[in-house]
Amino acid sequence: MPRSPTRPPRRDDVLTRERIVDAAVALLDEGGEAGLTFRVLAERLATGAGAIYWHVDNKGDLLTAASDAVVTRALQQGAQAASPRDAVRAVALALFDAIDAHAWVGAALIRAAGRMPMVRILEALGQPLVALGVAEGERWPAVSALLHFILGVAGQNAANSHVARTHEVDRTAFLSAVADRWLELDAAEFPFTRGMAAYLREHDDRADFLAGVDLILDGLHPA
Amino acid sequence: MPRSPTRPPRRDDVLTRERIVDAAVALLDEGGEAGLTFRVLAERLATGAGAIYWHVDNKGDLLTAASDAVVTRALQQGAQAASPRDAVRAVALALFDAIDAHAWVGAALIRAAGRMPMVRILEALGQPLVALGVAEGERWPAVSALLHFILGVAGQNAANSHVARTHEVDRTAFLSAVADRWLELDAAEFPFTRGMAAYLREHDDRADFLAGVDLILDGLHPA
DNA sequence: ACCTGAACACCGTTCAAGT
DNA sequence: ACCTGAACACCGTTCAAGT
Repeated sequence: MPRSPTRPPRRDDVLTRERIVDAAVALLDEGGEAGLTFRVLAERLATGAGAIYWHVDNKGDLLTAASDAVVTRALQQGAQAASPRDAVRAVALALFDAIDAHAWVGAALIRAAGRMPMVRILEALGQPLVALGVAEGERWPAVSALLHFILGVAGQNAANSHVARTHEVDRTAFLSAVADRWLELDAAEFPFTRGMAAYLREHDDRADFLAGVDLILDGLHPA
Repeated sequence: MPRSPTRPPRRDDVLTRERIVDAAVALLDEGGEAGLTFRVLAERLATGAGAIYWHVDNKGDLLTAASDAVVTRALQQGAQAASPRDAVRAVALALFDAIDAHAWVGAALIRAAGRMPMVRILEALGQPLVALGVAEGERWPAVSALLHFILGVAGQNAANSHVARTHEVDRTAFLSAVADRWLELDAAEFPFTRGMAAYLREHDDRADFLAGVDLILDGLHPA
């Protein structure tokens, strides 16, 4: 073996796209989108900032790749379901939990329009809808409604948890503060919002989320 | 009059929160969220960057204020409607158009959680829902579904228009390119998405948007 | 082929100093 | 009370130079 015995190229030492993406996910989990920085990412991976650009196009590309990693993992569980309706529910709930655990994913997905992570979600929701018998012309509005509802509500919920966590209060206390602000609104101009304040304080996010999914599914008229 | 005749404090010269917000909206329209910078904002307003901080807390505050200005204007039109259902449709369409004209608003609203612009939308959607007879316990899931659908779809549509505009192709050409990418996907793994590709090329965003709103409204069970 | 790290052209925010 | 503008502590991205 002519190769030098010192510093053999150990597999763990190589900088790969996968290692970069994993480190990016960790950074995003810790500090949100502001926490992902090429400098600290390079430090974590023990390289120079520029090295990362060999494996990744730019920050947007990295963010999309990180989202795709999270979404792929989330969609793997709950793959088998009894009915198409249960399949939609399982996908919705898996995404809800994934976005709750990785608060930055919601916003990142929206910016990743027709890209891979979104296509995966589209597919996971679309297949059961077809099985459910949704007519051809209604499929797009139906997946749209489901997709945006899921990302929107889950994103909002995750944002609430995240803000609460960073302000060192629990979720309930945070929602209570929002409810208090709502109750200070003008009674004539904002009757609905004021009426929702009490509900906001006590509601169960997960249960309401599933109720919303059912509401949309109920709106479909299978052929 | 003891006041010096030169440089009388003309009303138009004063730096007000309103003037700052208007300039911010213009900057955001021109260059998206990256286009809003305290330096160029200060230049536009012929002041120093630090002066803006006297009227505005920080960039997030400014972004929320800019969103609120756009939302308030959008909700003013279409205020009177024949039926509650028409009222919901009018609000939805007004927001769709406003977000299409100001592509940055969608994302900005989502980050403005329980804040003023969101409360305004909540109220504009909630009041007709109550008039529609939606039961107490269903009101929150119902507004949630509507709200997130509207912001999600409108935001997506605006992002598409915006990307198309900056890449100097028209919307149709851009959506066509996305459809082409979808058709390159694996047929066994992504049958639904591939099936939607043709639809994506020819569909009418506004019509589909309204169809989605109707779909959610149909899912409600008035008491 | 892959990595280094200095350099470039920016950011948001603060703050002493002015009027 | 309101504004100025330099200064601080950062950014993402590029690129000559290394191995």
